[in-house]
Amino acid sequence: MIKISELGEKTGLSPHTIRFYEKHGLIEASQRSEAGYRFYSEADVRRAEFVKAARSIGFSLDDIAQLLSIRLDKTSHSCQEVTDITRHKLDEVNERIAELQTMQRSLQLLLKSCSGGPENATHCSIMETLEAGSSPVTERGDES
Amino acid sequence: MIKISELGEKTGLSPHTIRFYEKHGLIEASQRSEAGYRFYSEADVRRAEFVKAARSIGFSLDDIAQLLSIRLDKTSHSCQEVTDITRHKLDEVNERIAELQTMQRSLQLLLKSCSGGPENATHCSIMETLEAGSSPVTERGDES
DNA sequence: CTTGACCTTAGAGTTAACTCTAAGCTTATA
DNA sequence: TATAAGCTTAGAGTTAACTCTAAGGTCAAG
Repeated sequence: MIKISELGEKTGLSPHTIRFYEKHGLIEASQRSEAGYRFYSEADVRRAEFVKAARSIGFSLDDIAQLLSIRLDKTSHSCQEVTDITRHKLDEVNERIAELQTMQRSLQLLLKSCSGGPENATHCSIMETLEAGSSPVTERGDES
Repeated sequence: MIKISELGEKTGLSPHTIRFYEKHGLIEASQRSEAGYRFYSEADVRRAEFVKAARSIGFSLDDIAQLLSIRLDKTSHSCQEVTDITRHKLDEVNERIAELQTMQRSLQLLLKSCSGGPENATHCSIMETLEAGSSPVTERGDES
């Protein structure tokens, strides 16, 4: 049985974060000392490591709560439930990447159009594009 | 001179958002009626459109505040200041894309490894990977 | 027995960009 | 003149995942 700071060292989570996860139902200490100190078993450590691994892949705490409930009783959950959660997360990630790539293209076009030199900004083409009220990417070309 | 809802229609911003931007110094009504109603001039509209354009490219409100102060006196700011802001934003976007692509690869690997079928999750390879406490991407291969 | 490191709790603060609410005033229309 | 639509303000709520604070209890070492 180890204390919260040791669990923190093993998992790379801070004691604060561990307590925060506990409040959200992700991690629990299987024992408490008389004084109320949390004590974690090997199984608790594995659960915490699971949470950490899922978190660092990008799953939300809600996703992880679902994965943990599957983990607790694998025989009554299907592989498909797990892939559904994973695929849903991948969809979110793909969508966000697409948004960011639109920004990326806009920003690259802005930079390409502008000298970036020390002359004053009176004729700065970035400013001009923004003044025109149009994004450099969505300006034109939305129709095939 | 137009009222806030009309400015909203012209720019695609809600009146709420326009007031919010005002509180943050981005937009101002050049006049108020006796009753305190905001009235916007053509120049105000152009400024609001500038904000909207910058926002939809992905600039933060802080970035936009900087761009607006350049816009107000272009002769005392250089092109380079504008490109610096833009490049900095592009760096952020690139960094975020890279993070998301790492998640994307992890999630794709998880999905590839798993049947996703209706059988129970006892031997689900996604669960196994997470149990192992390692991300499928950073597992190995960080050293050339 | 004191010092210092560590633990406890409840609850507040952080970040960004909105978004909404409440309570009341104004204005245009029927 | 009544009604509805729209405007005002200050301020609270939303989201996610922490992160920190305050005030105090515990424990091992010297």
